[in-house]
Amino acid sequence: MKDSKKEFINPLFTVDSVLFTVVGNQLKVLLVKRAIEPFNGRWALPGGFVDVEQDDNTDMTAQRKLYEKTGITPKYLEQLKVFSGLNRDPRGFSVTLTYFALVAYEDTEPHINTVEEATWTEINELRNLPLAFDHREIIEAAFQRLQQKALYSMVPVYCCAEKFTVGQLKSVIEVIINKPLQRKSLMRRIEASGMFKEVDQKVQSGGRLAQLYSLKPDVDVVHFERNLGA
Amino acid sequence: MKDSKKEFINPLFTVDSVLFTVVGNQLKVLLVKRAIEPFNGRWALPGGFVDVEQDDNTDMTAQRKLYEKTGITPKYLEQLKVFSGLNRDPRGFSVTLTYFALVAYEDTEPHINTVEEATWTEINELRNLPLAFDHREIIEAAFQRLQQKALYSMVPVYCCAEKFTVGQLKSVIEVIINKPLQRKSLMRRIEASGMFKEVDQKVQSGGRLAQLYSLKPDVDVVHFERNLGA
DNA sequence: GGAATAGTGTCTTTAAGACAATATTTT
DNA sequence: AAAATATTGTCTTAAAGACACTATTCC
Repeated sequence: MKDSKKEFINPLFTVDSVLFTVVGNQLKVLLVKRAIEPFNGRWALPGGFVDVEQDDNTDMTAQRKLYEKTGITPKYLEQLKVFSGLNRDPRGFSVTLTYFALVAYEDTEPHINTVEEATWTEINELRNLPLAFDHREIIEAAFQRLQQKALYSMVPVYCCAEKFTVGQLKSVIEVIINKPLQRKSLMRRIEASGMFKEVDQKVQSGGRLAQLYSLKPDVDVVHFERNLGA
Repeated sequence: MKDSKKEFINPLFTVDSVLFTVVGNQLKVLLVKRAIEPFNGRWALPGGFVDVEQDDNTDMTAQRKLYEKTGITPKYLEQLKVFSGLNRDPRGFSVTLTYFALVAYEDTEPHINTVEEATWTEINELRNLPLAFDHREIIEAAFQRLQQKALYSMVPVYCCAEKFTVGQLKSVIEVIINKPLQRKSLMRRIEASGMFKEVDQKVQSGGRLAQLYSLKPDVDVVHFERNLGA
């Protein structure tokens, strides 16, 4: 074990998050403008270094960075993937742990779009924007994960408001997977998942009043055994 | 952005792998004996620090460490999850990127079990063994991932030899998911996946000769839209 | 009443489960 | 022939898709 003596260069380690939300019929990703080199002035994912004083673990780093840069506390957060290599950062070998997060647009409105350093970007507009590092690739990976999860789980509900209708959730899922969904299939899953309760309240929608639903407290996301829309 | 000036302690970053194989009707995990503090002498997952000189990325770190410690090059390797925190390593805040790997027992036999520092341990025997760090928890997460993947993909084939029969693959999957599997269902998936070709050769098995299959070159693992045995 | 959206009923479709029937090999 | 394992045939089942039908609201 000769290398147990060797002094290794500990690679640069950062945490970055891909925060999605759905607004109308658009899927949006949160970007912040970098204020330091490298890639000063470019759009990038919100993230940064772990602060051992404040963060119990990397999940907290992700949440803290999102909050510091945008005032947002996401409804849903999970690890995506580590990106690493010699060429992704000009300063040398680097490692980024990326997270994939969801939030309801209603929970963010006051903060974003008044700040010049943070903005919601529609997923298809990313093609034209030059991004820092390999952040385009990271967003692509997060998007694919989101699309997959939307087929076999209820995660998209975390892009909905506290109380939501079946129609609203249906619309959110359709924006994410980019194809139409059978309302009936969704209702069956809402029922089968057991994750939701009917709120004693209905809301107007242009036609018949719609039943409102909300998440039961402390439920885990249910995974189904089949994919939708396959 | 006051913290852009602050000097952060870059956390300890390591890479560890959970390498599985199937032998007979047992699922086994590869452990190595630690030769340094902390946890000197305890069983642990094979892993270590990134060597920026040698490793293009963390995947290569995982592979290199597995090879150095056991002579094994796994057939399948994918990122599992990052474990991080203040309390998992007595030296302070640490981050471990873990991988989940599969290999056919046939591809390893010469190396392991002659070396005193590496051993295959049956998954259920882990309960009694004291492991280093939070490695028990890591193995548990890897095991759950493996079980899930066995239900909707063909990954277990990477625990089979180069050429394998339906019966052999069936047995491997049954060991992993720990319940019986319909042979018919597996044959349908072998056909539907398009990942395999029939080898022009049959092999004896106690009864009728069994058709051998092998992976087509450069195929990706196919994911099905339903789970097995649910 | 008409338009619009919500929700239900029910038939079809798809892929897995169950298991019987057939095939091929060794002893 | 009997035992053992491989392979195929085919009926059943579970959950999604399709879509017509009913319900409720606003205008």
